[in-house]
Amino acid sequence: MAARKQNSTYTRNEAFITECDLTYAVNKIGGRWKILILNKLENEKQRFSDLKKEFPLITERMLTLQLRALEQDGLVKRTVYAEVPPRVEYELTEMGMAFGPIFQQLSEWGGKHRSFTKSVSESV
Amino acid sequence: MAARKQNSTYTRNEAFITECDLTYAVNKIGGRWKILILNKLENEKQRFSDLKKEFPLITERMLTLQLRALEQDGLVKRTVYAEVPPRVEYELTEMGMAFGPIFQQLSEWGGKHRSFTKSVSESV
DNA sequence: TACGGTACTTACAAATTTGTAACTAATGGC
DNA sequence: GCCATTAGTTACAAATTTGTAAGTACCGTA
Repeated sequence: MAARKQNSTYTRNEAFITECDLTYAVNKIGGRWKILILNKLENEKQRFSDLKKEFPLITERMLTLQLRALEQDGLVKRTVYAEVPPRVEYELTEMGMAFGPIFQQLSEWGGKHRSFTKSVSESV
Repeated sequence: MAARKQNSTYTRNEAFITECDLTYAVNKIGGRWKILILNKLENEKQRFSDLKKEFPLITERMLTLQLRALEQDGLVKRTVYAEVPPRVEYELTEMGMAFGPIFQQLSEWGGKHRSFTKSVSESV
């Protein structure tokens, strides 16, 4: 998001890497807080302030950045209500919701890996 | 991998974020070239030089870093043969193989998202 | 004895991502 | 007019990740 140097090896490599659908997909959810946000939105739509409360460690700046990126990529829909003070709601799009079952499996993998790692380190 | 400042907000936030199994899992495959490597290893084990050939843009340094991280996390098994010149083979562990079906679905998501995005931009 | 081939290391620089802190806009209610 | 509230924005600094370039070790062969 934050203005890329179009001709760095870094950026060119990313372009190459995301030619693969798999890497492309993972890239879309690769921001630090994106998955937590998507995961939270899976249950129900949330206001900006709701998300802030849910993740006390995220700064407003980061929350905005991540939400904007998710919106840009069509994973999240942003609705602004013409009220004062402002009210803005975020909810998943269809593409965003499509991550549901995948997240479920990733979560299971994570749990398994965690307990596996723990049992290995204990047996030392 | 590259020596973390234990008390930065950055690192503390990561610790917080990866308390969630889902984020934890995605973090394990989050390095730039990790997914491509895992994906390649899914078919069969590969030598260091095979991977280098497969991904011409990766540098030896990066390839080593990513493989070491994957090994550390128990997703990849490294076997060194006592030969000269050296021969080192990399293959998936069980935890590494467990990503198979997940990668399949992510890849499908990526393809869908790509064609969806294209059709939207065309209709403008 | 110099050379080639494989699998690395190392010191350093560039690029990007994330965090900090302070500031903005709009308006209904006091 | 002034304040509180929500949802931001902005300039800047810190941290981390990635890339560059050059060097290491091993030993069989020429």
